[in-house]
This record gives sequence, C-alpha cells and structure tokens, in this order.
Amino acid sequence: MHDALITWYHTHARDLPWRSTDCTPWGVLVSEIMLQQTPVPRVEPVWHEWMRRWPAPADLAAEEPGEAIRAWGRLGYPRRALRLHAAAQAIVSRHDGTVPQSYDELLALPGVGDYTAAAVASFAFGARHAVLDTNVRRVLARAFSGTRYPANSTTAAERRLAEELLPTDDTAPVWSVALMELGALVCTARAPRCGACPIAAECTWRLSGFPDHDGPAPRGQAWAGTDRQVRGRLMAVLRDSTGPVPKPVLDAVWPDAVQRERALDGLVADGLVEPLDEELYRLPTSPSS
DNA sequence: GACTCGTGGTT
DNA sequence: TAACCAAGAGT
Repeated sequence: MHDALITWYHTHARDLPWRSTDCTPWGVLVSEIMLQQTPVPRVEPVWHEWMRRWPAPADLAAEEPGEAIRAWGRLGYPRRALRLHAAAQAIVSRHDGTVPQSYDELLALPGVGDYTAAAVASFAFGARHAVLDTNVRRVLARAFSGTRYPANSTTAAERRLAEELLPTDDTAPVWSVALMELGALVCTARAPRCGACPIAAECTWRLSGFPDHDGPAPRGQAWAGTDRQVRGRLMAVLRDSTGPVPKPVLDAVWPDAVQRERALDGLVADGLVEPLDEELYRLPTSPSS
C-alpha cells in the first residue's frame, strides 16, 4: 500500500510552491497557517505576495500587525494573520529568527497546533511525525475503519493507527503528504473517485459496499446573521481603508446596533481592531508606535 | 467535548 | 439554490 500510494503521489501531485525543494521552512510555515480551513487555490496568490514582502520571519516581525491583517486579504479567519505575525516575532525573540525544527518548539508558537507542528516538522525538516488533518483522517476512516467519515474529533485510536502506518525510514514525510493529497484529489468528502484510487483494492469502506455514515451529522456552519458575518464586514471595511475609519462608516455595515457593537467589541478584544477613541478605529499597530 | 471564528467555490 | 465544505486553533 505504501509503495502504491507514494508512486501515485509522484505521478499526480499538484505542483505547489511550498512543496518546492527550494522553499524555506518559513515558507512552509506560512503556507500551513494559510491553509488552515482555506482551499489551496485561494492561498496560492496570497502566499506568493507574503513571500515577496516578508521572505524571512524577521521581515514580518518588524512589520505592523495591521499590515499582516491587510495582506491576509480575504483568506478568512483573520486571527490567523495576527497569530502568524506573533509567531514571526516569537521566532525572532526565542529562536534567533530561524524557524525551529522540533515539534515541541513549533507547537509553542502562536497559531500552531498539533497538525501544523507535525506538518512543518515533517515537510520542512524531514522529521517523522504523524500528520493528522481532515484529509488524512477521512482516508484512514475509509481505508481501515470502513466508515464514510471519521469521528467528529480525533480519537486515540486514529492517532495510534496513523503512527503505526508511518514509515520508519525517511519516507515518512512523503507518505504523509501523499495521504493528504489523496484525500484532497481522490478520496474527497462528497464524491470520492474510487476509480482513480491507488489503494482502492484494499479499501475497507469500498469492500464493504460503501456503508452510509451512521454517527451524528456534523453541525452545519451557520453564516447569515451571525456575529461572524458582521465581523467579516467590519474587517473588510478596515482592510480596504488606508487610514483610521470613522465610527459612522463602520456603523453602516450592519443595521442591528446591539449585534454590531458586540462584534466590534469582540474584534477589539481579539486584537484585530484598535480603537483610537470612541469615534475612530484602525487595524492594530505595534505597541511602540 | 462543544463552540467560535471568514470566505467563496462546488454541488 | 441552499447546503456543504476546505492542509485547524484556541478557549
């Protein structure tokens, strides 16, 4: 199975810039943060722009946090931009400007959780770590557990399985990225293309006749009318403005004053917005300026 | 564990 | 077309 999957990967993998052999660990880290819950096609152009502007952690660390948020554009979840900026500063202060290699040191960076720490340690430094993202979890659920979807949250059994499957030699990283790529291109959530799957012959879910998902349906992501929508509109106005924004301009984005104020207060509490006074708001600047 | 947090393409 | 979904993290 390992050989079949890795061979498939070398033939079918997308040519993504952060997979290039000359991509720096910083480039890998930036890509992994951007790819958290955001599809590849939207990340790619923004990633190129970030690498051009801030080719090393120190370059971003010296920048205003608001500029990171602005350059984040419409990737979504702008807290990630703020945390990536904070991670760059932590890399400068704790690691002399060099992205750390160990899983534990990566995990300690802002915005870096288990997945991202394992991915960077593995893909940027060749370390041996089980990489469990939504793609890998779905592939393992189908191939080994015979279920259409994995559990709602990662289980100890999943982690054990992923580590058992992980090659003990230096092919561990390519095995992990191949599993991810298979989940992204073939073993997709909605309509898997089993005819193109290199491990279809061994897939428990397929061999069992594609049984339906029986567990609880995952909660939908409500959007219309939520605070997230209001936050999104407020951030869009601030991002697209070159300077501070008068309160009445922000007020225009949402009719319900109670919800609007709650959303704005939340953004300020999150550090995504900086109030200059009661009537003027802007993207955050560094404490010294 | 349950919830929150953006955005836009796909079905 | 409304619903689904996408390389998660933090609380």
